[in-house]
Amino acid sequence: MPIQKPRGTEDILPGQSEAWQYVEQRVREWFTRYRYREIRTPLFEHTELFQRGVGETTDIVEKEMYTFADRKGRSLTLRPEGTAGVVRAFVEHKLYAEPDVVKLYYLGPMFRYERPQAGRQRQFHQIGVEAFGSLDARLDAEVMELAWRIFTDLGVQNLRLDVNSVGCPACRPAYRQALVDQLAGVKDELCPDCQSRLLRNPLRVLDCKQERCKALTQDAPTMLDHLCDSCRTHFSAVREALEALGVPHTVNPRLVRGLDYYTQTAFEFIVEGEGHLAGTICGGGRYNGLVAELGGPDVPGIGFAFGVERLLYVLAAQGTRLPAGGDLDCFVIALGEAAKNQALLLAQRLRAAGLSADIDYLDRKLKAQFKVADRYGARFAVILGDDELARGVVQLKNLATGEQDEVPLAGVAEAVCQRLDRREG
RNA sequence: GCGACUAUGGCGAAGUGGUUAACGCACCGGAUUGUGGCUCCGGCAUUCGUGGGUUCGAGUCCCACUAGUCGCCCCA
Repeated sequence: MPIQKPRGTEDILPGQSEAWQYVEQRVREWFTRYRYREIRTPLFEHTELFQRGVGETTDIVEKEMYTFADRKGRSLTLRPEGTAGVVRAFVEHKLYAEPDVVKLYYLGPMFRYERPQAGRQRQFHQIGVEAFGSLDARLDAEVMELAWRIFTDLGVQNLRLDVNSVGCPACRPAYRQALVDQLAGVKDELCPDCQSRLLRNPLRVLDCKQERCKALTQDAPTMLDHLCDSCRTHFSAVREALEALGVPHTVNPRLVRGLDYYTQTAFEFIVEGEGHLAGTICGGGRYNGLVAELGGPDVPGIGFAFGVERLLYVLAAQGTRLPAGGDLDCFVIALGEAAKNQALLLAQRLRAAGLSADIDYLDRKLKAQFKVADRYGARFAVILGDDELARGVVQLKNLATGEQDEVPLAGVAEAVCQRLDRREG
């Protein structure tokens, strides 16, 4: 048995990689327009960073981290998410030194030790942004608008934006207690999962999909009713700014995010639909205490991250066509030794002129070379046989229209460029 | 981490204990001289995820492992 890829990993093969490149190129363009700049942080960090940054009691830290000891016995962990590393770098390099809002984006692989399923791998890819240094609700709204812009640009259908406020250290504890008190009365009627949630993370009970639990929590208090003044003011300002930006959204008081560091604004982009078509593709929110928690000054932050696999999955399921690549400008068909030598040189010149070109290396017959040209999606076939070689010309055939004419060997690149209405270069 | 199902050539897929493992697609070659399609002909798995067991005999039964899929937990 040959060695196989590790469980939960994926090879992104030609045909698929083009879609990835397309998505990456589009998001980079949008990020740049909003003045986000790329940051590339290590794929592994000290384990402690995630324990402190993501939260000791989160599932990620408790059971999903790829943790290992290096040769000197240091505990390192493959990053399970992007924010902690970015915040660490932000603090370590004192990017807060300038009195500016710092806008950063990242993209790359993340690692979580989980049972693989559709849309869930052990190595997966996230693209995200983090904006540091402002409490302005307009920034919250702009961050969401940016994500909205990207998803609509890429053609995601049936997209919904849910927003909520999860409060802050000033108001959340009291709410949390109120919720626990309320639910204590019906504890025995909740599903087993919710009974354990009640102890670990009571807010999550509100997010249960069980009908019974939904009913029992129907009139449970919501965070929104318990926000302190500053959180309430902030939340309404966020909604106003979203309205002003024309971003459709739904206030979902039951929206809870899994990571500990969120304060105030929390949001999710959800694709509505049946079965696998549905689900959260992007989550984000504000984390005003995280920078300080990780040893930096008291600088607020807000960001989002989305999974590339899930995004591509949704787009594919919705029938959105993304580039699959494989196009070729010219395929040089050569017959005979001398012509094959010349074909190699001709391909070199075509490429130098900015065209993509390939030749046959398998000594195929003329007919077979034509078939190959078709399979490669070549726009032009350049035919070079003994006769052409002797006369210093080639047959240039447009494979889409079938038109064929003779052009001088020296002018092939120019002729192709002209026909493609493309500048030589 | 728990539960269920699945695993045959590059892909899809028959085969449900008995000698040489259907078929379709793709691919390669040919149907007399240098033009892509179609048609026709030919080729293409000493082998059925891996290892072990039962049996006179296993792709077909059993066990383990690995991997995939689905559900749960959680999440991207």
